[in-house]
Amino acid sequence: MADGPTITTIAERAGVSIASVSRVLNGLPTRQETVRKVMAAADELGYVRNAVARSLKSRRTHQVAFAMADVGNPAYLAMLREIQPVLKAAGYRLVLHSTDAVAADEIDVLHSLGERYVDGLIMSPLRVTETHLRMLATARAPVVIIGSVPEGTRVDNVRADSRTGVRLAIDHLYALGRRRIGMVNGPLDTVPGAARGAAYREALEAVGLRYDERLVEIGDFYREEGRRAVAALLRRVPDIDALMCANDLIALGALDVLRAAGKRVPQDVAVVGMDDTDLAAASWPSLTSVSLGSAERGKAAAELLLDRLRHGDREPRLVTVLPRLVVRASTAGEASEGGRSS
Amino acid sequence: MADGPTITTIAERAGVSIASVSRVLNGLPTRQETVRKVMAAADELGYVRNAVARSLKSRRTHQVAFAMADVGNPAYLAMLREIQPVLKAAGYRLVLHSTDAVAADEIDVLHSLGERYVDGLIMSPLRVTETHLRMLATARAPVVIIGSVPEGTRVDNVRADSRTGVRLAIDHLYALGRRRIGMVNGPLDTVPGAARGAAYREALEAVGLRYDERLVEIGDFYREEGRRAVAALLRRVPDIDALMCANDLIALGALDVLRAAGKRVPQDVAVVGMDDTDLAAASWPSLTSVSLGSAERGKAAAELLLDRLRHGDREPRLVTVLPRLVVRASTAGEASEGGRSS
DNA sequence: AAAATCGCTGTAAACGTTTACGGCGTGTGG
DNA sequence: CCACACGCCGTAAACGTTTACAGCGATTTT
Repeated sequence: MADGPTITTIAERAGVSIASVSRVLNGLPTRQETVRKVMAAADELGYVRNAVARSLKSRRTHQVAFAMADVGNPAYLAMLREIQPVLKAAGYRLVLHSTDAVAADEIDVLHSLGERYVDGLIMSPLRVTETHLRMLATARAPVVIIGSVPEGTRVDNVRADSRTGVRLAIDHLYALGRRRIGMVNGPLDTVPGAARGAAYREALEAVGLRYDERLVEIGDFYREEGRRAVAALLRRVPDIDALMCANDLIALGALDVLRAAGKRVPQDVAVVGMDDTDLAAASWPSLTSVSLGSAERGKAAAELLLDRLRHGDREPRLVTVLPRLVVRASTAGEASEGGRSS
Repeated sequence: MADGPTITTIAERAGVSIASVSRVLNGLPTRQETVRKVMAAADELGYVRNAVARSLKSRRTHQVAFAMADVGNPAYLAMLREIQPVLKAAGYRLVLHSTDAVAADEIDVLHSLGERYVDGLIMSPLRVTETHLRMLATARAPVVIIGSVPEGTRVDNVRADSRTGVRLAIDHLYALGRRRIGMVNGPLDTVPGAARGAAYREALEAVGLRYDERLVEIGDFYREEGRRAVAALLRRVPDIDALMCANDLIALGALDVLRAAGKRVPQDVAVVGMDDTDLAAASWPSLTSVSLGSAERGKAAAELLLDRLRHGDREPRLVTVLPRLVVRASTAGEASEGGRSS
């Protein structure tokens, strides 16, 4: 862990100036003989460029940050999985932030862009406040937002279309003959919560069902909260016949509670999740889920950011990813007894 | 995105020297009046410290890297989930590398430590080659290895005890009356592959079963490979009655194939996975799995590294995390018909 | 043969901090 | 009234690079 060699060390050993060393290391035109001497010295010394000094001078860190709302949420992990290789291929390192869905942490991350430890940021905020927008406008590095921002915000933006997604799910449930379709949502003051709630109401009306607030329960985007919410819903409306869950974790919680209550899925209650995470394919019964294209959104965001890093001045772009309904056993499956899983 | 203010800008505006600005910003003893002026100027200008320049001078980046073998593998994600908050709490940023399980990439990461863009590294290598060990010995920053390294390697090390883990699983299967217990393993030249393979053989002998190589199939640690391997195994030994899978993804693949082949789980074939990922609890049927304590290992590794960053010179430490068998439906569950999941 | 061109190299400044050192003004003790 | 200590502050060097610029010898042009 001793101090490593610097270009000065190399310069001395090779008997040239540090400028020549730098030129050789950067492949700038240099006499063969000099190249040889420098390379030899660098090899012998096991030289490695100091990234910090380099960044200071070049004003580029070759690092990009990804601020995810929750390291535990598979939807964000799906984004991460796509973002990582795209950045790696372009020679960027990935700095990972978890904001734990608290707005103050998101603001912190935006603020810290001023420290210039990254060249850009991909952020997926749960809420977009006034402060977010103000900081975005003055951010010291390019930002790509995954999620919806107000019309006219000058920022690269990747969106899911959860309205259409919910619509697909409700149409599907309606087509299966379900008429008492409940919704288990996350907090309404989050971007996805608000969007999915409104879309649910719209979609019901589109198929001619009345919106009934007794069929709606608000919790949070976690399995445990899903359990709580569904239990409450079941107490209130025992003959509910379908559940639209605002994400897969909530849906897994729903499956737990339904199973415990002796309800068969999908015969008694059909369940639809959202995000189509790995869990959906693996669950018991496997979960019909609305894919909002997490992977595609991650990839698109990474590509938008890279493009912006190359051509700094183009107009902000909006990419919208289309949803897809992935039908599995929890709505269209065959017999599955209610039972215990563990 | 204009150029931000520097301490020079502040110094001019406050009418003091850059040294005073620096002192104020670092909370070193300074006259009240000066503090006031500097703070005021900094506020008005919206000054944020430049992390790169700071790092260059202080030789600390406040960044730590985590090199995971595979961003898609839930076992590593579980580590990530624990590592992230520990580092964040200590004021470190997390740089994430995915080495995609290729040794050359792991070496690259170790090499890049010389660039000094991080203060330390947590790495979970699949294979530990001679080159790994050589680079570890001369690494320019502290490294914590998650996984086994040869006796005597001078490095902080966190291990799972997969031998005992496999032993727990085999004992469980034996106690359930299974006698033709197969194993689906990953590549034998990986650390976990080798360890689990050897442990399987040992555990069989410990309960008095003969080791039969026809019951062993080597694939890779992915679901698709698990399918392939189990299909092969089933062709070779149609009356196999239990499967020890080297990780949960392989086990999920096993469930797919068994279901398609009309075998009931666990009545005809009991299945045990390894790593106890989220998928195990969600799968259909839910999966008995050996927890190797991914979360605990991640946490321990992060703490070891932080400790090493504070007291650079202590002896290398070894932390071993104990395995736990989590019994679920795939070995001890009730009736579940073979069926389709998608 | 002098001037202009060219290829290569070294000197030095710059990136934005932190920090050792010395200087200056004030107050205290002799 | 001088010596000294002390609290603050400014100057300058340093961290390890990149790069503008000028210098120099060799070659080409006039």
